[in-house]
Amino acid sequence: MRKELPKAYEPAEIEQKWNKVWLDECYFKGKVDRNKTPYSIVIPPPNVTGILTLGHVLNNTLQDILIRWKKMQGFSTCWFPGTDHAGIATESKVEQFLRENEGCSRSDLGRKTFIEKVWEWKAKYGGTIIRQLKTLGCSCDWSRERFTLDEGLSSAVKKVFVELYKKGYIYRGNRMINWCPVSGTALSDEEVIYKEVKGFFYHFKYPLSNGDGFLEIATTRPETMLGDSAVAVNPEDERYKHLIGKMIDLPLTDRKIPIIADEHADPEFGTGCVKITPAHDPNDFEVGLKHSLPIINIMSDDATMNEAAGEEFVGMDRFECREKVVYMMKDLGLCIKNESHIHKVGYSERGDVPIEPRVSDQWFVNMKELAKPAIEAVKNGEIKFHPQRWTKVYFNWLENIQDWCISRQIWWGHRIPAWYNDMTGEVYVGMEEPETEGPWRQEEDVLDTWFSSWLWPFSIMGWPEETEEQEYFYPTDDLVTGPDIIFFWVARMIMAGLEFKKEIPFKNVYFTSIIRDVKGRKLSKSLGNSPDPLEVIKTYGADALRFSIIYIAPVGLDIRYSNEKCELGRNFANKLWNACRFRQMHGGKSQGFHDLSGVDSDMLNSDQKWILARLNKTVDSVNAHLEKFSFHMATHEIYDFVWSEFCDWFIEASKSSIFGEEGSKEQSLAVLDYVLFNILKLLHPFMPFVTEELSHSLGFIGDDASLMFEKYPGYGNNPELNDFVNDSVIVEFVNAKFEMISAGRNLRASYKISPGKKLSFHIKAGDEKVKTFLEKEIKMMRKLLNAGKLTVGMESFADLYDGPAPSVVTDKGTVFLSLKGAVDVEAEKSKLEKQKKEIKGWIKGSKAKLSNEKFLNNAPEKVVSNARLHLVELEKKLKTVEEMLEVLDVNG
RNA sequence: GGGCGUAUAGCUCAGUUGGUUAGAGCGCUACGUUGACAUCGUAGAGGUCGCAGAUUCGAGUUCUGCUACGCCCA
Repeated sequence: MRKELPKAYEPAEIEQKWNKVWLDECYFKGKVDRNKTPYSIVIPPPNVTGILTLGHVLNNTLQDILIRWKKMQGFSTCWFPGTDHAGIATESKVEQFLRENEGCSRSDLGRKTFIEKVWEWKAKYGGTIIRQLKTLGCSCDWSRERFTLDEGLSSAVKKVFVELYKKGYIYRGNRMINWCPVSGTALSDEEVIYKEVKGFFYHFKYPLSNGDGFLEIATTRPETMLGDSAVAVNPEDERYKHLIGKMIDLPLTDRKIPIIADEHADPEFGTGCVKITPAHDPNDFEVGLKHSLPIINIMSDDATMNEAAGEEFVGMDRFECREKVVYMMKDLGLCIKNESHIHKVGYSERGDVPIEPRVSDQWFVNMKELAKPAIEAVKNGEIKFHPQRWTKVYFNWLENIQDWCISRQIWWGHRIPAWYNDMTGEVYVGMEEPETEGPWRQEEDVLDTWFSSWLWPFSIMGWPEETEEQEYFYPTDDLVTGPDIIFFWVARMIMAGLEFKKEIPFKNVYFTSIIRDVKGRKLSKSLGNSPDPLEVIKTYGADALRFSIIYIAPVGLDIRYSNEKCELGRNFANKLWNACRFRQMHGGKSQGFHDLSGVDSDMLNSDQKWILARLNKTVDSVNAHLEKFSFHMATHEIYDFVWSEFCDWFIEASKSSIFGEEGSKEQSLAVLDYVLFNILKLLHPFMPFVTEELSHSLGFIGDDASLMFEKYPGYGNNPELNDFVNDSVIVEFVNAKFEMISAGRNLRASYKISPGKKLSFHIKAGDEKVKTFLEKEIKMMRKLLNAGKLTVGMESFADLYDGPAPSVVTDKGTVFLSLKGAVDVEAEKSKLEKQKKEIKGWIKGSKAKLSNEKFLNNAPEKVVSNARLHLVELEKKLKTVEEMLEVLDVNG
């Protein structure tokens, strides 16, 4: 026999121990096995600079559950891990590091040296998040870990770029893009975050050149007026029709600009006149193109004003310039008013400053054709979203898709495989530098990180090479990710899969909840409300964190998280631990722990039949929930079964046989072992560490094996259960018995009798069948009621004994507590009166319903007959209560 | 402005295709260390299901409108 388990579960050492074993033994290795069905998942690659957040915990725990569950079901599983190079984020992080530690900037070092520094940095710090995922217990095939800048993945990126260029989908153009002045690069539309900010709506006078007065325009960005090329009015706007074609003297400049007619001017909004700044506003840019207006770029890369803004503004920051413009306009008497105004401003996701719309030369992907099959794949159900409602968001984006700006003015990333010949003006795009006569100059820009991530599901498997893995594991099965990257990543992966592999990349997408703090705020570093999962793991254990976060995750809603909520998981692990500890105290494992072999189904007592039936139900329901990605419900099922049924009732009920007071101890332990082992298997995907430890401690699993290779309960994996769970009445009767025990305890408590005192109970059975059943249960009931005496019969208490006896009426019988001389008659009477009133109320409602012709005619037969039965029950209960009141009157 | 989601116990949430008396965890109250577990046990209190209508024999559940909050897109 093994060493006795400690009293409380201490996860730290145990988790470390099993992690080492699992990794050393390469238990997570995904294998191409033609005899098995494949099941695969690719990890959403975390940023290589990242550290583990609760979002990662949730996301990766869910994937781990799926992988471990499928593995135990007999699939050949593979979870492909890796990280992405996170272009802008990593570059700025390393720049900051260099500034602080080596006192140099990236331009000091030059491109080549800087990139070397980033690789050095990556080698040193880049493995953090992967290590942390291992701590969480993630069963990724770590031998397949990939990085988006790996050689293979880079050649995939190049190949895709070249192919799309040849197809005419990729082009270089001078267009309006979102410029991040902090990172000094273009961004895609998706990287712009709109925030509501308080600002002002400035109303300015723009004087007409002919001296006939002013036009009033309103703007939230006065500084851009220095780049205005026109003022637009709506062609239908009667107020301004006569002014179309006239000129304006643009204040603060020496330019004259025209008044043009364009639908873009909304007569209802502001004054109906709108200034047009084609170089600094996407809408104005469109208007400018339409009317061939000059594009006057008044800002530099870093969003300071340039020469075009005018001498006195050169070098000023855009916000500084705004103040100066307003001040000067006031001075000129051209400022009418400024209203405070709440409006949405686009911010750079990385730089967290307002983006500056800007016209520049960039590379774009025309997404129109790529989007079509991606829409179709979700529409026809080839790919399913969970929850399904996200498909609307998906369709909406794809149906209105814009060109994707993929070039970035940074160094860390896949350098665009395009070369310019400055002599001839030629552009060459290809896998390698052109061999023809140069000089060729490679494009300086790199690609958006997502331009490599969108290939992840197949580049990670070796594409563009042909590999065994791709053939076997592609398409993957499920993708688990956050809805915040539905456009960035999910939609683009679907497009890429269909375009380059001619096959969807995954069959199901499960969108996780977003984690918030207890007050409902988003977790963020700046708010300081972002718990460190590693600290949580240290305090509560990885199992506890995993279990808790899924247990509290509502379906399709945000999670309100706090560290204390992990107590739930920790307590649950401890509960399970102690159930096993109890078991371990009573000898070695039973022969039938695996399949109940050696146990005769006819010999089982009612509680044993009951727990096996309950187990069977739980097993079915857990599997069904997992099929539907209903993780939260699956954890609730297991939790309730283990705690409320197995521990609270079954273990307690089996004590009389285990302590040798009645029945067969061996049989009791065999059933206990069987259920326990099934619990451990059932729970393993959710809490891998404690279940692995316990199944070894109890001897269910050998030293050189792992619980993860056992068959998951359910789906015909437990044929033995069929012989034991065919007694449908037994569950009902055992439930009724437990209800009576609760009723008896309730009586004890309400009369404030200490739990230690032995009492006498009598149960009046509802009918002969119940009586026959209960007579066999007397011993165990006495134990759970701590009763000295317990009798069962068809007679009421007063027919057999003297003295007052308070009672509780349950569905299948009435429980009496004998209280000679100690009962508070008045209290008991008022309690019964209250109950009587309640029952009468229900009877009244029930009768009303049953005398309603329409109900009888319209309701289904079964509902009507149930209602009748229910009325009979109620009347029976009422009669019992009335009888007891009578008895009290006599005795009182 | 368009779309999506949510509103049930003090808090966080369940509640199947409408059908007995709306559930759980946490918290709270009382009692209790009886031979796995105080990270525990036993029992208890606590809800006009956001508001107003409609459909129906019957609505927490379906429909319409409204209010509040959250998210996405423009």
